[in-house]
Amino acid sequence: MGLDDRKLAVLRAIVEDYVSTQEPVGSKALVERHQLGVSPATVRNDMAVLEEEGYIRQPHTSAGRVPTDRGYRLFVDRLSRVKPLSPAERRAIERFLVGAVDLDDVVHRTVRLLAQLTRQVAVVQYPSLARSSVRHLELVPISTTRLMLVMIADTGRVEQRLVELPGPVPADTVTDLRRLVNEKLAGARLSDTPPLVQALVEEVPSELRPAMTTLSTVLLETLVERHEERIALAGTANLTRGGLLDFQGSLRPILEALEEEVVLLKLIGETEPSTTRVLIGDENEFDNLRAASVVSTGYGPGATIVGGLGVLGPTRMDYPGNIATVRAVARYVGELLAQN
Amino acid sequence: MGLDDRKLAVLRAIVEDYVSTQEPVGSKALVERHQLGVSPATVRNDMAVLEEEGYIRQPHTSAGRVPTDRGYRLFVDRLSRVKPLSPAERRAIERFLVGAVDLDDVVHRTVRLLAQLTRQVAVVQYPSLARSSVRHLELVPISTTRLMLVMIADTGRVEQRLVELPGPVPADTVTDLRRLVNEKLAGARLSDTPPLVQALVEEVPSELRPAMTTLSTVLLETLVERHEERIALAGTANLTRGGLLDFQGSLRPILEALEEEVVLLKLIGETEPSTTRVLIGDENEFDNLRAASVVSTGYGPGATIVGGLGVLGPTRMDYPGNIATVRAVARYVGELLAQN
DNA sequence: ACTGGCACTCGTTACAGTCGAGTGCCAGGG
DNA sequence: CCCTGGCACTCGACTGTAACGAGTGCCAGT
Repeated sequence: MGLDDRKLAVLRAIVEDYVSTQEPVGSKALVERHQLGVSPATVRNDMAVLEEEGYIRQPHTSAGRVPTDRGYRLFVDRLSRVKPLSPAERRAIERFLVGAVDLDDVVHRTVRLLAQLTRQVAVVQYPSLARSSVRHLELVPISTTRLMLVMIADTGRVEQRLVELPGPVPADTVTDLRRLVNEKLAGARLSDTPPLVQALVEEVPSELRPAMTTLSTVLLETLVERHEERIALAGTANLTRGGLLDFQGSLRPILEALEEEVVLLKLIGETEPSTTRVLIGDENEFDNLRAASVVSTGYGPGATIVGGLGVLGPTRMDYPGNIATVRAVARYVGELLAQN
Repeated sequence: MGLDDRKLAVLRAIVEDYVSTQEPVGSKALVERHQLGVSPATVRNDMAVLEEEGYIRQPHTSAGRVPTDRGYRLFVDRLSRVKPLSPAERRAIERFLVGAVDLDDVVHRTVRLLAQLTRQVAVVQYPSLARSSVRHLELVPISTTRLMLVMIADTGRVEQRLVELPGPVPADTVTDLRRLVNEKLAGARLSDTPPLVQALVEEVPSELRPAMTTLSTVLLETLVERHEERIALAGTANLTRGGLLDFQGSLRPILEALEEEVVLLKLIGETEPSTTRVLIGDENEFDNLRAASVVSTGYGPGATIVGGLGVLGPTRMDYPGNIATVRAVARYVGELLAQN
């Protein structure tokens, strides 16, 4: 693939122009708007090569060129520098996030902030329970045969579940149960709890056995199995920017995908290394999202990652800008979490 | 206004045809599809009257007629009977709602169910804190100067807040605080708590005074002031049904409105009498939603109302069907809540 | 009071023609 | 060998015209 510097410069120029104008860009307009130092004819030759290599394409004969997914990929990997944030943006981030009173608040503010700054759809995953530790388990008697189990994680997440006991349980038994589960489970990572819960049932004095057995089922469900992941979403109205040109005229598949938590989690949650991830067009695994790109990264207090956040938009998006914003917001949120 | 029975029948036929075909309906098609017993010419005369009275209109000179908001209003008020649900729908409702393990689960299942059954956007308000009572307040020590306040309401809602204490507080002080706040507040309606919290600060022994003062601030915030209302949303992808004909081609204003909790609350929350409410077109107060209709009702265990739920869609919607579904779902959810 | 008939309106569709942006190719020059 | 100016070509966008037809309003007749 003989892509010399000028051809790369042409590709970069095409991407930048197309992203900002949303219209196929021709050779003449290109030399006018960028200092390429060559004539349109030369640019045309370069374009022909770029097209042959699959980086750009023509919507129809006699129109300008448009980047392909592959072209965006090359642009993101080799042709763009991360834009520094403007002071105004930094200020917006700080202003938005101070004053958050609890985790729910942090997540909601973050997702709105992201949507506003990037003008895309924003997605924020709540701190994953799988990556959290148990801070405290509380048992609140609701009636003699019902308990409310409240689990508080070190990340600030709070989950609750109703426990239907097999028979009436006196108050001091509840106290015993509370003490036992906390002794055993407090401080443990949620992913490590199943054997501990098992041990709990076996070690417990026989008079507590039935209640503890029931409790353990709910504990396992709450700690491990159940909808352990939560997601916040904002900015869906941004999908309608750019008229109906993006997403080839139908928002339907996009909106459908955004309603599936599983999909969103796969998009922003699988961020193993702490680096920013960019999925362009059909690089993601969902047919519904073939026309969309996702920029995501992990966040967490300090170096540990407890969840993911990101934005979703048309493949024709401002990658450098969005990458910068996503990273900056993730860092701020991490700092915020570290304070608690 | 001389609207005799036949004219009303014509209006009903127009609404029904337009809702199902989504195309302006003409006099000839009307007499073919309905047994009106008169000729097209007669129907045309009736139509002219209906148009003069503002119940229908012509998109352009030589097209069929389309109901106006006023026409839908008359249809809903006087020309339609609530459709009984099909057995399949009843089964779907039951199947969907059994197995819900906690309030979050109930709300999520409900909103998805509503979206699926009506094929519209569904909105469910969490049980309003203003209409709930305190079941239990829990204080969990996080560190010597930090507490997690967990409030459990009788409706199943659980709210938590972090409390930053003015100074270190020993464990048994926390126990005292917990006992005091529960003695005073447990069982009280949330709307009645402010004076009780005030009294609490005044009556408390002086050594607990500083901690209790801080705690009371957070209590008031949690119980009364803060984002006390929550909303679940589903089915936004249904907005794209009917191509771009509904909502005159732009989903933007609708999506924007749906992102504002305040807007949604006004739409489905203000359901003072327990009857079903229908807002057609510009009957609602939001410019963004002039092209939309909302069917909503209250729900709650037994006769009390603790929250609202409903659906939002194009003015061209199946009112009788949606009204029936919304009512039925509200009733089932009420029963479910009553069991807890 | 209803109906059949008729002229009229006007949006939709089809078709032809023009325009112009943009291309590919080629021959010539550094 | 690479670049450039020139040129023929393509094809979508736009415009104007014409035919079509669904639907209407009106009127005279029963």
